[in-house]
Amino acid sequence: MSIERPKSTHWADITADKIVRERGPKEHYTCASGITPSGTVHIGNFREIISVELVARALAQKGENVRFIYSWDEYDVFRKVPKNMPKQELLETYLRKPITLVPDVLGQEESYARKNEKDLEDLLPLVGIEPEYIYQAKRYRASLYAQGIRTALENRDVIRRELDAHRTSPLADNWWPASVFCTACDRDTTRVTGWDGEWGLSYECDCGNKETVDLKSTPAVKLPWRIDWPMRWKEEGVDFEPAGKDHHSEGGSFDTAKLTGKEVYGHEPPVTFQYDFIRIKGGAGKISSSSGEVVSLKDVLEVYQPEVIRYLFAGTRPNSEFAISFDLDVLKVYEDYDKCERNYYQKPETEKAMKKWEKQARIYELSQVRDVPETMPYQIQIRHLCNLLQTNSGDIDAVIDFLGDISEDQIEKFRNRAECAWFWVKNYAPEDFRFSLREAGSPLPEMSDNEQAAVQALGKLIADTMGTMPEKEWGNLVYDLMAEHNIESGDFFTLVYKSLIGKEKGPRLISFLHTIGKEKASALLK
RNA sequence: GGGCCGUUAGCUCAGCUGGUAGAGCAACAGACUCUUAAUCUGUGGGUCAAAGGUUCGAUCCCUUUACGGCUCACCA
Repeated sequence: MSIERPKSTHWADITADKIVRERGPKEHYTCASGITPSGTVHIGNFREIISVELVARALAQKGENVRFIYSWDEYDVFRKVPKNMPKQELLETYLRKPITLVPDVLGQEESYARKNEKDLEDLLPLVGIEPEYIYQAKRYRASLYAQGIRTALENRDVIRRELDAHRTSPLADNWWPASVFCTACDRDTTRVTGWDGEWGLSYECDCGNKETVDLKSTPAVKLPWRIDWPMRWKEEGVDFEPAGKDHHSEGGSFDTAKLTGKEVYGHEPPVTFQYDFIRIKGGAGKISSSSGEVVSLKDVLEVYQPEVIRYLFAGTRPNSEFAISFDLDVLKVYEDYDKCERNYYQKPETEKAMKKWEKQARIYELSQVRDVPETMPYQIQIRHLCNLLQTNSGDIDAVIDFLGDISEDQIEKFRNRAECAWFWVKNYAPEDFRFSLREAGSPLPEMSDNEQAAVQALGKLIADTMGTMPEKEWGNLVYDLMAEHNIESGDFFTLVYKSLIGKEKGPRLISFLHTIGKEKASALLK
């Protein structure tokens, strides 16, 4: 008989349970996420998206209906030109306008905002994330939020009190809970000058423009963030939305939005949690924050398989900080993932082991882009793979042929891993780690006659016997050979490495020779 | 000033809806005629920051303290 699987204590499941408990039974639960595409969407922003996806998935797996929405807040002001963007001077001329009206400096998309959005939207399905996108600029500009804005205006004093509770200096007497993008110059350099108590809002702009707009038809009016947020909670019926630590302080935006949501919009604040920032480790040069470069999901996908990326996020509690590494830790991350994977396919037999198994198993399940594979994917030690790739100059098909035992349904993932490994070797691996086989025909290192004889003898030994016996046993023959030629092992290894890869050191020789393969290895040692 | 988070083996951390602590690396010992942070086996190592409280029982819950980090009080 099998041991029963204990109830999951994974944070995504705990949160899902909490949502059902606090929001009560519902036909469906709305999980929301969103950011302002004011620049390249970086991997820190990604934490929010994937956190919501994991909770949404946990809810769905409990049998609930889930609506997973993702808001692009591209009606926010373009406040600052990010350092990593081209055409800085051109972009500067669009400051204070909504980012949806800033052009894409690369000329690919309809706007700067759209370009940033699309860069992410195109990649999210690869990591199993497919939310329903909501484009806030479109909604605002179509006056879909007219009533929400009017409600804010009607509750001007309530909102003022809520906000003032945490401000150092109170809001000015002429403050209004709305901001306006001037219809003449598109900038938010405006002041609201009056409201007619219904749909008419008057403003004046630094550019000299003065007018009264109709909330029901104008694209110009927007709610400030702290009011915009609860208004949209109500609008979408949001049940769950996490936020970064910057929002989750007392007096922070979640705090005031909670109040406004309740008192002004009549919406109970959603279940939430705070997620921490993520750091970047390694990545010589390319990813230094001082250069203004940011690490995006694209950069991470070049080095990590989608399920490994998910593993990083699913395996870490949202409220703790962690680093995404591009240095040697990449290898460790892959090894950890593989271990988690092996664990999954090896069901435990005791209750105690089951408890431990469950924890890892749940992480494994949530790490999968889609369903858990029925049979365990092909496992290959990442270091070994790196070496194989290097001996084959990155030719993945050659590696697949060499291994020979990858089944048809395993090949796609293997290929992806190989691409990541090769990219990592080329771009991030330390110099010591890298090598390429010496070109056949290029000169051998200088050596004495005896040394040369020894190296050639090794070449012959490889051609004759390598692969016909266990690696270890065959290794002994190599040591015998050194003894015969009276050469110190250290010296001999150096010579062989020089002959093979033109370096003094390399991967452990015996297995390395097997990795290179009989033919190539013997050819290089002639 | 307020809030949040952290403080667990030398290091990096896991373990937390309570049942007298785990991993990896490092160290040490043994094996291996060998080398990338990359062989195998084994061993040692922690008053779970401190003090109180709740409990049959606390690393885990509550209170206080110390130290560290982040964040809000401008905008989003």
